[in-house]
Amino acid sequence: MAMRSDSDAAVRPKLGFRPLYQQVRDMFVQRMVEGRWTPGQALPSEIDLAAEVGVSQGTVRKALDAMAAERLVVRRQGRGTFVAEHDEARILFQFFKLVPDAGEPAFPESRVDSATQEPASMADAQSLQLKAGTPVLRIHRVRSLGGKPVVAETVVLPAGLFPGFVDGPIPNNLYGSFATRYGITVARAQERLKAVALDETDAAALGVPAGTAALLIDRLALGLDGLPVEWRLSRCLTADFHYHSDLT
Amino acid sequence: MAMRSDSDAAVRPKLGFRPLYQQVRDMFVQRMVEGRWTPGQALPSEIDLAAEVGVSQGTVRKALDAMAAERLVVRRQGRGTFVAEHDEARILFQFFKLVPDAGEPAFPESRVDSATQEPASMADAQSLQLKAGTPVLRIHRVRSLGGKPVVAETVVLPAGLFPGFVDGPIPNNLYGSFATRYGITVARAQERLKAVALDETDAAALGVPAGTAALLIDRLALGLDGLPVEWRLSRCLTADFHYHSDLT
DNA sequence: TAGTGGTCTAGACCACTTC
DNA sequence: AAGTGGTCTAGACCACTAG
Repeated sequence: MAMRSDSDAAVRPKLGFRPLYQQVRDMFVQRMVEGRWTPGQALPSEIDLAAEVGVSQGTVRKALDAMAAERLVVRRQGRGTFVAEHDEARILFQFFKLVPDAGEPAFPESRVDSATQEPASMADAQSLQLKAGTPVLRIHRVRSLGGKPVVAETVVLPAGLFPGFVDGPIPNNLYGSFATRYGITVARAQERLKAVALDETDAAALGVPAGTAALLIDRLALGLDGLPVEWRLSRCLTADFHYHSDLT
Repeated sequence: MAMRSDSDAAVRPKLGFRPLYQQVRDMFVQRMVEGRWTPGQALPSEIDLAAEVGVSQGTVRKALDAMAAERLVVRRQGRGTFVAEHDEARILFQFFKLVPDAGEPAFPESRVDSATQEPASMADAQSLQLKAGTPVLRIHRVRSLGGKPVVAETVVLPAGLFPGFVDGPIPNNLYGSFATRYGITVARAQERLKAVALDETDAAALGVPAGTAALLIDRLALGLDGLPVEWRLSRCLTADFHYHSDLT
């Protein structure tokens, strides 16, 4: 593959220098984007990958370590390296920060109230980086923990990415479904939190008086390519739960 | 130092195996705890450290990289490795997650309303892992951004760690003061967020009606040794600000 | 026992900063 | 030009998993 050739200026240009191991990382991510490597799959061994790419094992190792830090792959000593899956355990750990004040975190159940396709509002378009009017899917649901309704949630998706998603039953684990049905991986997300007073609709859905203080979570989920995949507004009751954040 | 000697079972025991580079990391952290390495100070070069510890440069590199990931040191190519400081820029980035909806993050001003020493309440003791009745310092202050009061804050400190702290003027940058005056480094923190309705006291301090929804941030700050250093309750108005969280 | 990732070493060279 | 951290390589050995 000649990636090691120092005379090949296109591969290792002196200006805009990009380390080899990052180029290798990008190549591997691209394989995931294209679906050549799919969630759960075991990657070839470091030695095999190194030989294939034309790079030392140490460089492949740095690339895979970087991907492990991004949670794109999981490395298990003695077993191999695997493309990360969006199973409930991972989502609970990485994406679901609302945990009980006492007791173990748990994956919430969902009751879908509506799931429709409509033109993107201005807010939809701005969040998802679409043009206003582009079709989006809008899902309203109430999520419960321990049998009690805790979260009133609005999910907005670019319809073009998820054809037919709204026609059948809506699964509880959305990100897992995105991956298995559409090959779209949610790689990371940004959340913006505010405290708000619940309006009558949300309060009724959660079974509390209107005006109750709730935690509003505004989440934008991004794919492997860094583009928006989902916009989500969650209004959470925090009497018995809290949002957990580690500052490290 | 003979750390490389494979025959020295005390250094590299087979059961409870701990990698060399982590042992080196622990040794370096210990130097920071003891004040031999202080914030802002330049560390010896990797080669010098490797020679001193009796380990390869690559192992020292892994130890320092791990410490850089923990934000305990800052590495600058061509210049050296430095013990991290608690300057406002770092605090803004690592510990202050409340940012304006529009515009740049800024370091808040503070007005201290009271600063006293008293016996730890049950809640104090539980949070800070003290015995009830142990003396603690309690600081009430209001923090403002852009001239507007936004946060009503209660800070609780173990009095034993910070003798005399409450006698003079209370600085705005607490963590910087902890480091320079007492050699105590806040290494990381855990935050628990809830939405609450403001009581009359906090509402008055922030100039809003009682019952206004506010974001309650319950922070426990930990030192280099992992022990609690500070407990802080912040009630934040989120009309023009939000709490930012990256899920990666 | 074979194969995987994890650690450790040694050495060469590169990019960046400072003098 | 000298010194620092950053990259890349090559090879040895260790810890863990599975057949």
